Amino acid sequence: MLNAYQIGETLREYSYKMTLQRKAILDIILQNRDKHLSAEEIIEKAKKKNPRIGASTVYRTIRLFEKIGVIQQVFLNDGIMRYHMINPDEKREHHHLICKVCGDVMDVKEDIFEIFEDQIFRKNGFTVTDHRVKIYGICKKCSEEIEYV
Amino acid sequence: MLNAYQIGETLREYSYKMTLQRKAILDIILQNRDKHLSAEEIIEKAKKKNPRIGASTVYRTIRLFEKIGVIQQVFLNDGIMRYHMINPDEKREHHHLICKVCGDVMDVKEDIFEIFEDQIFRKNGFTVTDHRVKIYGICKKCSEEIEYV
DNA sequence: CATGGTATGGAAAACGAGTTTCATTTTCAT
DNA sequence: ATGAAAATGAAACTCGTTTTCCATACCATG
Ligand SMILES: [Mn+2]
Ligand SMILES: [Mn+2]
Ligand SMILES: [Zn+2]
Ligand SMILES: [Zn+2]
Repeated sequence: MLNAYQIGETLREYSYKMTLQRKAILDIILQNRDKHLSAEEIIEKAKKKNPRIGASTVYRTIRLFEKIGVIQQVFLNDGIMRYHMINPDEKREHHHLICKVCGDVMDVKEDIFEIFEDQIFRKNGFTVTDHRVKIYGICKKCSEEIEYV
Repeated sequence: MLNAYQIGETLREYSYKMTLQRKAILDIILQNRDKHLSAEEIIEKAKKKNPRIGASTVYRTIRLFEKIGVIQQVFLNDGIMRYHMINPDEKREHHHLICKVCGDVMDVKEDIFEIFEDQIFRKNGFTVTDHRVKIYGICKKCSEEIEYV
């Protein structure tokens, strides 16, 4: 997974400047590697670090980090675009477990669905290059709390 | 799969009226069972049948048909909400093959991913209730055309 | 140091899909 | 036919996101 230094290098390669605002947003993204933040959530956290940061700068920086491959959009179908860091080590998209109780979103690192790709090809003549899975249900924590009640 | 008569009955059950506008929109949906139309595409086709139909009526009717279980949202991650008819015979959501060349969207009727649900539970303690799969690649027709060239 | 050109950032305006409002029209049970 | 309730279309409004505009910061030169 990329660290702050490597991302700074990437910016420099593209001859973008590492401004205070970009640094603040980058820190927020790094400190929330396991989360799937929305632009609004990033703006809120950024304003805490530096109240003089503008929403447009945050949106622009999100676009910029997308372009240089630091973050990626995740569609969780709640009408809001969310983002997670890209791990250059992952060859394939990872998938998501979405808790219907607390709304928490977890990553599924192992690709347990890969073996089905040639089954899809045999049945449909469709050559699979990629797939995304969203799995809905109840997370461990929430099912323990339900048991408890 | 529901037919026009059954949907008319359902409307009556809920004491909604079958107006000319609703009939026009229903016909469009029935004539495009295998497609995944957006609101805008429905508006365009509806205006061809009756130029005096308003966009807000189409949006309202889409909401209505969702509520009475005629259609359902499909998220194809193109930022636009799309809809497909609900087949009351399917117990589970079906999945989608999305061609990266022509953009065509096909249904995968068989649920080949079901057997993985308890594997997810064992690994993550996450109780799966539902899952959606989007499979990207190249459809049969497009790969034949590519071969040909 | 100036000088000028380019990149950046913030405020505000614009955008676009979708929703709501409201005055008017249509429907349908009586 | 009548009137209450439901439905309609145009326009206004949301709300997340993008673009525009302009002042300021940065940076390589003379
Ligand atoms: Mn993720
Ligand atoms: Mn479908
Ligand atoms: Zn939970
Ligand atoms: Zn194709």
